[in-house]
Amino acid sequence: MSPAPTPTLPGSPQRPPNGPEIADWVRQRIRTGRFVPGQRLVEVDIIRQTGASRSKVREALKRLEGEGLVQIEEFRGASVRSSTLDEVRQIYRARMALEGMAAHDFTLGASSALLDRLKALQDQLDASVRERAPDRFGRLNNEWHRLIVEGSGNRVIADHLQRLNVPIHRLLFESFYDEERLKTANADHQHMLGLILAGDAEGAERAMRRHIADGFETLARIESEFYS
Amino acid sequence: MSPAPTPTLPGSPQRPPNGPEIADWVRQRIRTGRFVPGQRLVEVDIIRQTGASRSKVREALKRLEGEGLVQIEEFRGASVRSSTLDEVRQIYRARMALEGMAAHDFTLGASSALLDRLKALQDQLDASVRERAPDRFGRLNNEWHRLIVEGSGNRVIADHLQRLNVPIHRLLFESFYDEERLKTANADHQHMLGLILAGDAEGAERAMRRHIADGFETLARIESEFYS
DNA sequence: GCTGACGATATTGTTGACAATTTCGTCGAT
DNA sequence: ATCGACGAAATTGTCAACAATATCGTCAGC
Repeated sequence: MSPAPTPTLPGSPQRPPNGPEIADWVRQRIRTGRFVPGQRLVEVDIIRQTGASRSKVREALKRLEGEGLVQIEEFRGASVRSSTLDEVRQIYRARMALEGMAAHDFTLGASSALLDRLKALQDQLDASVRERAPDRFGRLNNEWHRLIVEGSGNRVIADHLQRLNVPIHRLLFESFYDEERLKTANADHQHMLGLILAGDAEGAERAMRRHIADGFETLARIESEFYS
Repeated sequence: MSPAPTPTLPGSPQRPPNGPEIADWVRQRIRTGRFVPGQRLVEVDIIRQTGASRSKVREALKRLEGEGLVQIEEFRGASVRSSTLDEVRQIYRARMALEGMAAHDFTLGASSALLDRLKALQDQLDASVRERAPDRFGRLNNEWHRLIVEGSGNRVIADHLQRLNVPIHRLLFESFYDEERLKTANADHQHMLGLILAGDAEGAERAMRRHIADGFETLARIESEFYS
């Protein structure tokens, strides 16, 4: 995982006056893969790119360290924390636990409005499968999972899951370029939707766990091929 | 929950030259209840008490904000984040998910050395119950849970649980002053130990979940009495 | 060619001063 | 006595300069 400890790149100033929040700016770049794991986050570069002052950048990096996204070493500065394959396994295990619980609670407590949104999302997912659009499927898939989690009424679980997902954000999309995996995943979703509508909370939880475990299996297969 | 938004207290300088880590210093004071929820964390006070410089303190507070322990408002500074009873409920729900998973994985993967330590800990817990020592039971109980979590081989889950537990750290001890609860909790532990030794991972997971759910029930009862 | 010492550069750590904002006490009008 | 305006004090936000450390290229010696 994260094979390339890439060097820092210089950049041109682009955000002119105001900076809504440096931490958000960095976080998003990590999520979208513009900052890759292992990459050093040199303060001056971020200053050049955001126009923020030094102390702002430093505090933002400290904050991100608190979130577990960034690693700071004395006199060596900040870098994007990289995960080993084993850590990704652990993350998926934690996701199984938390998203399973979220699916359980969603089933018991979701309003009909939420259920409608979920059904609508499922229709869109089905369409993206028919049209063989893995990229769109990936986005909708994210929305689907987030809807379950946010709709479970447990903000604490939602927050921890969001943190958990950042290091694997990019990976979540890559699996779906395998058509077989895409179909299987969508079938899982349809099955879960049925269980949720039927009010089978424990069934939905088990299904969610299996679904996530399968996701990791696929991922691990892809990664191991990548390294062989 | 967290009824008293206490004022800030002045203090005398006590840590003379070196500060191992301001964030740790604050975190521990929050855990042990010396800083209570809602309390403002005035930079100058922390400076006086730790001897650290301003930027150090500010960065530490930013870091703790990232950890979710502290809340920072523009021009109003940092304060210990306080939890509503509903948020505590959500925390317990997350604990059920994660510690349940940890118990599962512990059962499957624990070395015999770890099992021995767990059995020894159980003996001490039994003794503290016989001797009606709720305070000691609380400490040993913490160790017991931590042993399961750390022994599960999942650092990610362990980290998230540690964060999860900070806001409820003090509450974890209060339940055991009820003798009935203490006995019930210890019986749970004995039962779980049996399941673990028998290799029944899913049984251990279910038992852990129930155990934690019961813990919240007791807590909620205590808190609601406190407010009636 | 390789190794290790040395120095220039780059990067991070630390400190202090100043600006912006809130907080709190004071005082006068009603 | 209550309310609101006003101003001083307290607190936080921001910035720039300087110190400490690491990084990297250079070069002498073998």
